[in-house]
Formats: sequence, C-alpha cells, structure tokens
Amino acid sequence: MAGIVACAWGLAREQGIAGVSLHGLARAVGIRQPSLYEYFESKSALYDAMFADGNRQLIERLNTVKLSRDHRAALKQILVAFTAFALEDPARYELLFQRHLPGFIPSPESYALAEDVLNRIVVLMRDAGVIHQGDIDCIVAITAGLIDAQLSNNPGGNRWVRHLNRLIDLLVDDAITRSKQ
Amino acid sequence: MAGIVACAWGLAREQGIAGVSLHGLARAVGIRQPSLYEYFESKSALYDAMFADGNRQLIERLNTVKLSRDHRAALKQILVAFTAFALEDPARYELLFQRHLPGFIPSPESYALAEDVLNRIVVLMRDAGVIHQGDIDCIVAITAGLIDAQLSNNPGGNRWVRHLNRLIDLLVDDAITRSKQ
DNA sequence: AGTTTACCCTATCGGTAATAGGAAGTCAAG
DNA sequence: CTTGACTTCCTATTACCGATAGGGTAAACT
Repeated sequence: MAGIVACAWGLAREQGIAGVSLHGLARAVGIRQPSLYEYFESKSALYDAMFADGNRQLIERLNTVKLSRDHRAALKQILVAFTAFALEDPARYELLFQRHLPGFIPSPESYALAEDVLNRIVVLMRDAGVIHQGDIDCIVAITAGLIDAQLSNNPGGNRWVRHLNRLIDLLVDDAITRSKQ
Repeated sequence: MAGIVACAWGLAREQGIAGVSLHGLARAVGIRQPSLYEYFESKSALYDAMFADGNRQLIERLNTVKLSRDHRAALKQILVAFTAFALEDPARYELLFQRHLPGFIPSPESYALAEDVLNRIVVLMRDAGVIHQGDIDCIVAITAGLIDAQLSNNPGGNRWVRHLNRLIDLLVDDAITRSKQ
C-alpha cells in the first residue's frame, strides 16, 4: 500500500503526475492492473492517497524548519522552505497545489492536511503583523505565482523565486502600514 | 475549420479544456471522428489552432482598451483588461496560460502570438518606469498568481483579483525607487 | 475524358480506467 | 480438522480515447 504509493511517486517524477497509468504502476509494482483495485477503489483514490502522502511530507518538512524568534524572519523561513519543497519535485507540486487532474477532488480527510499546512503559514503571517485576510491572500497568491512561473518557464533555476524574500518584506511592510492607519 | 474551432471552444467551456474529445467534437460538428483529421493532423494541432485563436481574441481585446496618457494608469488598464479576459473563460485561460495539457506545446507561429501579448504589456511597464527584468518578472508572476488563485478557489468572485491595482502600485513604486538609487 | 483534390465514411489498432468472475492462499471459529 | 470468510491475485471483457488504413463520392481543374 505505502509501497505502491511510493512507486507511483517514482513514476510521477519521471513522467509527470498525469503520466501515471494504472497499467504502468501495476507493472512497476509487479502485479496486473486489476489487482490495484484491491488497494484503491479508483484512480482518483490513488491520487487521493498520494495527495495525503505529499501533504504529510510537507508537514514533516516544515516541522524541521528552525524558526527564528523574529516573526518576520520566521515567516520568510517557512515560505522559503515551502518554495524549496515545491521546486524539488514538480510532479508533487502539481498534484498538491495545481488543478491539473480533470475530475480529481481530494477527499475531506486529505484536504484537511492541506488546510493544516496553510493554517501554519497563516499563523506566522499573523505573528508578523499581517492580520487582514486580504493581505494574507496576497502573500499566498504571490508565493504561488512565483513558484508557478519558476516551474513553467525555468524549472531548476531561480529567476522568479529569488525575489521571494524581497516581495515578502514589501507586502508585510505595506500590510502593517495600512493596518495601523 | 473556423467553425470546428468555435465548436471546440463551446465544448471546452462546458467540460474544461481537457474534456474536449475528438469523438465528442465530431459529434457536435455533425461528422465522424476520423473526418476531423482532414482539418487537424492530430489532437495537438487542434489545441494549437485554439491556442492561436485564443491569443488573437486576447490581442483584439487589448486593442479595444483606451489607454490613458498616464503611463501608470495605462499599465493598470491593460492588466485589468487581461485579468478580465482570463476570468471570463477559465477553459481559455487554461489553454493559453497554464500547462494543463500533457504533451501540448504550441507551434512557433502560435507561440509568437503569445509573445506579442507579453511584449505589449512589457512596453507599458517600461513606460511606467519598470525597467529591470526582475521587476517585470515580479509583476507578471503576481498578476498570474492572483488570477490562478481566483480561478482555483473562487471562480466568478473577486476575492483575489480585487487587489491587483494596489499591488501594481506597490511593485511599480518599489521598482522605481530601487532603480533610482 | 481523365485526374486531382476535398471531404466523408467504416473498420481497426493499441492504449486507458473499470468491472465481472474465478482461483489460490490465510486464518480463525466451530 | 474442517469449514467459511477474507485477502490477494489472476484472465477476460467493456467502453472510451486518439490515431491509422483504406475506400467511396463529387466537384474542379487540365
């Protein structure tokens, strides 16, 4: 079960998340395609297991980040770690954060893991003085925008994501200024 | 030919761009699936024709925008028009600006249309005082980030895109400040 | 008249996810 | 020890997908 999911990640890394076929996955695991239905009731269920697994990997990764006392620095650290996690496996980022799979909707249990991740980041934003939902939305959208542009146009490089820290400063400063007045 | 592409856009609007099948398209047009190969040598070629068509629609739309004398205002106007174009047809935005179709790569001729669009916007950025490539990249990525977040989480609403004008001001001001010193 | 060209067809191929139905093994209760 | 439930795997098949082979028809050109 866990081995099958790990095998599926391997195929996804080679051929993209949409390139994972049940025949190919079964072949890689050493069984026939219908036997996979003993473990997943549909291909969507396989994606769902991978979605949950990927979010657990991300939670574990964020847990290893040593956060500074300084709230602004801590926010940057968590977003930099998030960005590194996204860039190191495009197929995983595709499944977790983009809507590339027609018909795939995470189950509520799996989606709850994704909300956990978001909530942890939102807490750090609040600590750093970003309190309005609109400002939180902007920082989230900008981080995702940089990652998307990086993966789409220059995977492996840093032309876009190198601006992350500067833009966080810019937006956090602006959010604090506007929430004071 | 143009009628088939228009018909394909109709199906894409109903079922998403990945939901367009050659069987379904042929049925909608009133012919059999193999007959489509008289017009497109592959499904990718159909996507390519739609990609070119969509970019022509966008160019036409941007041409109708009455640009202010003020360069900053003109930049905002073009990006607001771009955003409105993106939001009014998610399937079209998906094909033109996201990488959702495994294996689809626009032909050079079609891609040139997309570069035309980007170049027009870049010119307005330069006029507004944004001259460094890094700053241009940031504004492009932020616009796309807001649109993606809007379409993914709240299609039809404005929770994310309503921040567009404010963020443009913020980034353009910052770009000008940094390029002066 | 003969040929080319445009457009359409049926039939088929190999790939996909999914289902039906059966065979073999394990394990626990009677 | 045996019976029955459960697990895990299989072959065979279905429906749909993009793509190809090969043939038919009618208009247009030479």
